[in-house]
Amino acid sequence: MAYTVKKLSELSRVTVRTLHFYEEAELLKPAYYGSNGYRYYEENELLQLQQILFFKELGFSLKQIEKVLGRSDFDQLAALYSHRKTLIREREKIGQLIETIDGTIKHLNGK
Amino acid sequence: MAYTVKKLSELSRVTVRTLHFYEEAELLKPAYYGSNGYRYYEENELLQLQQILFFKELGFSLKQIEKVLGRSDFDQLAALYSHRKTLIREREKIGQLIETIDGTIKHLNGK
DNA sequence: GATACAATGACGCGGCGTTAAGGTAG
DNA sequence: CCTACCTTAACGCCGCGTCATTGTAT
Repeated sequence: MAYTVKKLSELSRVTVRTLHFYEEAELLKPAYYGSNGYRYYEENELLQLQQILFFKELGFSLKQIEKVLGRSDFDQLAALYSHRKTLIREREKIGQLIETIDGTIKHLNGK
Repeated sequence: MAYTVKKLSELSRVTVRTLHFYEEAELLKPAYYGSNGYRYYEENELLQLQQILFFKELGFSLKQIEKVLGRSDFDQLAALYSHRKTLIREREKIGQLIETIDGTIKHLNGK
């Protein structure tokens, strides 16, 4: 069962444009092309797309995703650990920003 | 005492390109232009630039900064409160991502 | 023939970095 | 004359959204 772009976009809740873009970014290519030039995707591609979207939701860049796709569980684990560290740092930074804001608010209120 | 772009960029630790860009973005214009076309900034502009950089560090977009610049303390306070909320939400979201990652890590390790 | 779908192409956003090509200051 | 500075112009990055134009399926 082959999916057209529209079908796949509905199944995965991304836009057709995104599928085009992922193809051009070498992230996800159709299973084959029809004689009319139409893209057709199959089960494999759907699964791969879901992996892509999973990593994307975690905040991985498309370039990073390209690197981990199809890698071993071990490699993916390493990437997840590394990304976890990044997220922790981001969270800490946001915390500091909030503190700075709180300080500024106090300051402005004191005037 | 007028500052050239280079001088101002050194004082404020931004690049010359950034100053050009801020001018074109209507965020910070030179005090005046020399007959040679050179930009010259004065104390006022340095202060304004520092305000810009302060808000930028907090994560405000340039568009938002444009809106709050030169506003009353009251308006700036409101913007700060609002931005604080945004940051809190971002921090919470990152927390969730970390939890998702932890779950995935456990899952992969269980295999 | 209408309608929904397909394709490619290209500009736009944010916030600049990074050449490039040329004028000016000292 | 050298060097460090100045200018404007324009493309590049990221992840698509958003037309626009044209072809195909039913």
